[in-house]
Amino acid sequence: MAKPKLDRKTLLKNSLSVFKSRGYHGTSVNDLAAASGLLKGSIYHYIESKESLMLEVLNALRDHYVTRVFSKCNDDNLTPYERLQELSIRAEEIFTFEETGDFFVNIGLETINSNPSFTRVIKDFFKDWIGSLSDLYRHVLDEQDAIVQAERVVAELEGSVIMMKILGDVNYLKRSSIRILNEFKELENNKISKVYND
Amino acid sequence: MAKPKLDRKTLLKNSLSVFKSRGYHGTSVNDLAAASGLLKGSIYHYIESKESLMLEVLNALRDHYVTRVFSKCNDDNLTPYERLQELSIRAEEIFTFEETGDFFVNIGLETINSNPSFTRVIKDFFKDWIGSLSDLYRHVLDEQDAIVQAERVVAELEGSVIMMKILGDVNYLKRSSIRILNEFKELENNKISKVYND
DNA sequence: GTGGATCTACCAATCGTTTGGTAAAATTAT
DNA sequence: ATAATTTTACCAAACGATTGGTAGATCCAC
Repeated sequence: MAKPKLDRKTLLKNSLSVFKSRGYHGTSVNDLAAASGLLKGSIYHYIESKESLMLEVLNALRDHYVTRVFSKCNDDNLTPYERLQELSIRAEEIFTFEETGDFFVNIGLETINSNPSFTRVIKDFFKDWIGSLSDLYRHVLDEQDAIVQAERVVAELEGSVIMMKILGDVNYLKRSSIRILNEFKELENNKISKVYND
Repeated sequence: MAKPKLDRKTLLKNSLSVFKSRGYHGTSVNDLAAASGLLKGSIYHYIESKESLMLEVLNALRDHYVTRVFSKCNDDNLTPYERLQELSIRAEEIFTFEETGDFFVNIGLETINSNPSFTRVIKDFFKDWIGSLSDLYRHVLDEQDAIVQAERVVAELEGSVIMMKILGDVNYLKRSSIRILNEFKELENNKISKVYND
């Protein structure tokens, strides 16, 4: 008989999908097991606890973003603007199709007062994101301003995604992306004109 | 004998405080009762269900914002800029001290797939907010742009509050407020110069 | 037949909710 | 004013359902 063994990656993917739509407290171990075609008791063959599973999901997702998305910020084959463009395209996919971009915010807000171990990973995720972005903005701003700008951009994107989700309007994110890209171009031009004036 | 009757307003206030720190699914009826000095069963003397209580809390909070905060947008005793300033001051109090500003987002995200009745109130709250703000921006922008701008401002503020909460950095909101106020001033100046150029 | 994978059956705890009952307060009748 | 009655406010206990988690039996591939 066919034995489609359940590998870790699939387990985490299935679990993410459930956590995403039901939140942490709203998800039962039964739900998690069913998502991987198991009965409740069986999933404990793979995991130690519901909490440790969520932690692993969060860490895997963070790792995915760092290596697959944020790393674009340091791709030397592209100009800074092109990197931001790449990031923007990936972000739109992530937020609108995969819908994992707001996962950190959802879980972060839901468990901030009850589960500090989650909060730690989530904090690090946002620090990664802001760090990568501020590297980019260093090309057009000084260090301090670059950080502030990166923080602002992350806040605006997250805010847009949330409003998009709650109000059901898909245009929020698109408009934010365009604005952020235009702003970067403007900063680039300002810098060039400043150089010429010096 | 003393009889400190529990009035509705106090009940809702106590319940809000619990829901705020534990979320909807994370809050038990026991928690809610205890917050008002009752045992679990006794709270059903006042409420029909946990769900109806949350709904009442959401509606009361929305009403509070509409009448006490958003109404500033139409205060004819103030200039448009002063109204935005008033709003900004109130918003900062609300988000940093009362911490009720992100309540709608928290509950909205947590229950969007499980409780449409909550989502309806939360949607209306944001529509109220955006509506009031776009009235203000109508002074310096045409109708369509005013709405887009209002949506953007709400998204940016919400994003800032969330980042503030997760990263524990209180400067986010302050910087956003300043930026939004400056931007309004700029829009005002642009409009004036445009009038002069016509 | 050995070992991993999965099921069934179960645990104690907690969930939201209902119940039966009680003491005090408010209302009504005298 | 007082007694009888009803209403209010609450408690302790228990409801059935569900929670996260465990243990032993069973299945299946090698």
